[in-house]
Amino acid sequence: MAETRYSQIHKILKSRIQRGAYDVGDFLPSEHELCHTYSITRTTARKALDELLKEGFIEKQHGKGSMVKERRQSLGLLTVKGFSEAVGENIQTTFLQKPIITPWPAVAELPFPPEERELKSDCIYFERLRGVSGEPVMRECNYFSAEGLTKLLDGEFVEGSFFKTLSKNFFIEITGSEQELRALKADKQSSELLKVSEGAPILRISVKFSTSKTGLNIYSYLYCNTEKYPIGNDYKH
Amino acid sequence: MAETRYSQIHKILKSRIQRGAYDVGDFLPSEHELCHTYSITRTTARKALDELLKEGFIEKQHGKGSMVKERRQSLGLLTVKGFSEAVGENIQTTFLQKPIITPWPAVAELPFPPEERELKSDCIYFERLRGVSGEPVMRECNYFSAEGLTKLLDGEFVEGSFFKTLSKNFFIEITGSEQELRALKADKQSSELLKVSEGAPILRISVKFSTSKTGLNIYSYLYCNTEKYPIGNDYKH
DNA sequence: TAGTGGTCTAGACCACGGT
DNA sequence: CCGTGGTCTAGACCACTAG
Repeated sequence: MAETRYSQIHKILKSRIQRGAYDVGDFLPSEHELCHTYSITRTTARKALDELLKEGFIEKQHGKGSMVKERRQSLGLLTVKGFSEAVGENIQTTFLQKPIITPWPAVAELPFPPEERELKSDCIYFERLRGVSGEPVMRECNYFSAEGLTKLLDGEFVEGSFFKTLSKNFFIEITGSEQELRALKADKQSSELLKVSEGAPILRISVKFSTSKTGLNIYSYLYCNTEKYPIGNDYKH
Repeated sequence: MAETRYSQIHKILKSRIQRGAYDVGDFLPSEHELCHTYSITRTTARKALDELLKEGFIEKQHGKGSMVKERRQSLGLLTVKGFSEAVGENIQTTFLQKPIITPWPAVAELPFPPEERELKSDCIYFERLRGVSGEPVMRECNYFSAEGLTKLLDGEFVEGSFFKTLSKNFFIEITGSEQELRALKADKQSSELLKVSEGAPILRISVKFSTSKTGLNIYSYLYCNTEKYPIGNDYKH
């Protein structure tokens, strides 16, 4: 089962982008250039680029070229409105718990049941509080298997982003997500952290992110105060 | 600005599917067949089919052909868990308000501000209550411009589905959606309908569906009791 | 005007599914 | 075995962007 030519080219270009060989805004080699570099035809080159396009690594511009763009972080994901708009402006993220190794919590305490394979390693846990304009709006609890990821315990996150860190330092991409939404009454802990009264309605998003690394899923609870900042999501065909 | 050949073929096939010329499970003409029917090459035929694939009208099977499949109803949309699994089993849908023509409500009462053009016609409104196993779980309020859609006031919905009705009777497809989530305390009306205590946390999903008909968007509020049935959403790369 | 991506032709060979 | 979709070649012309 030979790998197809276009997926070889696709992998080459993708890993270059991930390694930072191109900055955001840079242009990839033109289609014609790819053709003669790799001795392929434009059909094949375009197919490879199409894959990158679908994955959100590039953006094509007629007459100009294929531009590397900011990797979309949320794949059909829900994001706090204002987090995207006000990016880098009024957003604060603070660690309530820096990444630590712990035994896995009971399955009932997790957003989704982990797979057996994941339970063989210990669990890495971290917790963050995200705020807009000084007001806390989201508490985020993350669980995942420590296998091969213990380096995460030391360093800082790339640009403050967990997903960017996975991509740039470990070459792991998010490949999908499964979510579950519930409206809950705030318990004591969440009400204190999100500064709402106990019993106030909050939104809990349970997420299971699947990744390109087999045996690695990220399990997260997101507790959101949606009073001022609702959670938003766009979908275009 | 001539239309591309592949998008012509794409339109032809799409309208045939929508008109019901093929049943779900039927196969479209093979790629080679399309080639000689329309005097095109396989590149062009495949491009047309690729569009149908992206839109979810067909499913390709290596060695067999392109099969017409059940049109996916929710585009990146959130659906009640159990609505998909238990489809046709324990689901009940009842009209609280059959489609009627009304003046547009105040903008503040709508999920998203309508466009000016839409306000020129009256508004069609309908409201449904959806339940699982006899328990109400979701109240759904829908608003949209009546322009060209007054026939909706008479007939039944195709298979009980509003979107299927739009597609089969009006050839209108949903092309995207914008959503906003909030956790709210149930007001009197919703608490009675969803059979929860007043003040209980409920999830409100505000949606704006864009469609293939210019000047038509569907605005909806979904009030969900997530106690037993959370709202779920999968996303695969 | 030169270079880019978008569309399209006219073939070819392969892998898969069913007879 | 034959017909299907998946991949790929080697070209061509067009529309868009920018110097």
